[in-house]
Amino acid sequence: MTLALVDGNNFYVSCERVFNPKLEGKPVVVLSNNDGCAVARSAEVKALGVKMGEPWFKMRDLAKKHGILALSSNYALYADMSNRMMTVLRQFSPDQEVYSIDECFLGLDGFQHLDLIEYGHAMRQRVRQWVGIPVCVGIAETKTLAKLANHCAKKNHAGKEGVCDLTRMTDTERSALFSNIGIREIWGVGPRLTEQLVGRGITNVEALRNSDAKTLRREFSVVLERTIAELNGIPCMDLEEVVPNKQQIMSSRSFGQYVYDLAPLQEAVACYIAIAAEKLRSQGSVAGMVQVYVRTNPHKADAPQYQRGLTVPLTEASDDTLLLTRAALWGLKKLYRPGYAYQKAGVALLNLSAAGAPQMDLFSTAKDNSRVMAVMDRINGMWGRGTLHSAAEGVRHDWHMKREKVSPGYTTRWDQLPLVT
DNA sequence: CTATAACTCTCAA
DNA sequence: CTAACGTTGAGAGTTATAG
Repeated sequence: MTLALVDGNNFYVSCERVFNPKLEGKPVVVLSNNDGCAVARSAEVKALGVKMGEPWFKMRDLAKKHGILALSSNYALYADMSNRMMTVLRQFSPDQEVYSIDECFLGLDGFQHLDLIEYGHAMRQRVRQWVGIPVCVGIAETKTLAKLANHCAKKNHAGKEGVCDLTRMTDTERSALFSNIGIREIWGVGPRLTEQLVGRGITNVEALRNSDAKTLRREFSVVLERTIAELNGIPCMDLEEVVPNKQQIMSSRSFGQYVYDLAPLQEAVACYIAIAAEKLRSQGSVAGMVQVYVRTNPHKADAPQYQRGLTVPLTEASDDTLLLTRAALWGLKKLYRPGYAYQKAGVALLNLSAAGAPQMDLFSTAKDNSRVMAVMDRINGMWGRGTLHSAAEGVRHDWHMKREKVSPGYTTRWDQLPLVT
């Protein structure tokens, strides 16, 4: 197997730069929902030592000193740019797995007659020119190695300029390269595993590649065994071109300010259900259980803490927003305790199955709202989500997340298109 | 006791 | 002046529970 992993460089920042060239060459961060933490950092910001996931308030001083520009995340924009990027990349191979918003695997079996390094450069060049996004390309025999190759391409290891093809290296060259890469860079090795492996003296990729997979499987897990195999060029993961339906659908959000009363919590939960149920219907599923949870701010150690979730089983699986909302609100009422500063609420739709199967409950009293839902989805699809909503969702939404530095919907909203005058 | 369900932990982007 | 810290999803492994 030969495959490429193509990954956008600090993707969200790059998307913003396409439409606002003034951001070019400047330190830029894109913040998570609620303007909380850094989720994308330009090279200039990384150079200043800002870590991934660092809270914005903690870097305020640094930001002021170095003129760091912060933007709220604009997912509508990033999703649209992602689609364009994926479309261009699909021209380079019919076998594409869209792995996340900013990266995809491309199957390259049957392309080996080409100079794959040149091919990788062609990908970079075309995505840059047609979409405006800079990407790096890693090429290797397994997904894990392709990820690693991509890392090398990004870091400019061994003089790579945005493209790294491990298949063209001798084993000696690989060993030298891998000896200089920490295990934390390996796909599937997170902070916990890193700590434990380092404790055993396994610190770099070369060391892990040469360690005994069977022993480590016994001590850790089958996941690590597979990772080791993949590092040695033995594929354990296939290219997955068809995206399977979700097994669970979640929707949760932190509030822009603390919430104390039941009423606003109910509104928020109703909104989250509406979002989740819309996704549920779009993949043609029904949910058998609804989970709802609330929590206070765990970072605020001196405040009274409360965190609880409840799973509400439905007598009959459903995709009806109104029914799912009732179930969630029933659960919320059970959970709610007055006297706490709630920071976040969320819902999950669980036990998903395919819709359209005949309803088996003879004694069902549930009203069939499927046509109402279809109309709602059509209207909201045309005019934007939230155009038509249930009364339970409310209208004021004082609790709504902060999004103070958001850029215009350049590619998705006519009314936000900046006009050249 | 076994088979499942439910829950916890880890990882990823 | 203070307080201000994401979201969504999967899979493996473990524990609780039902029969």
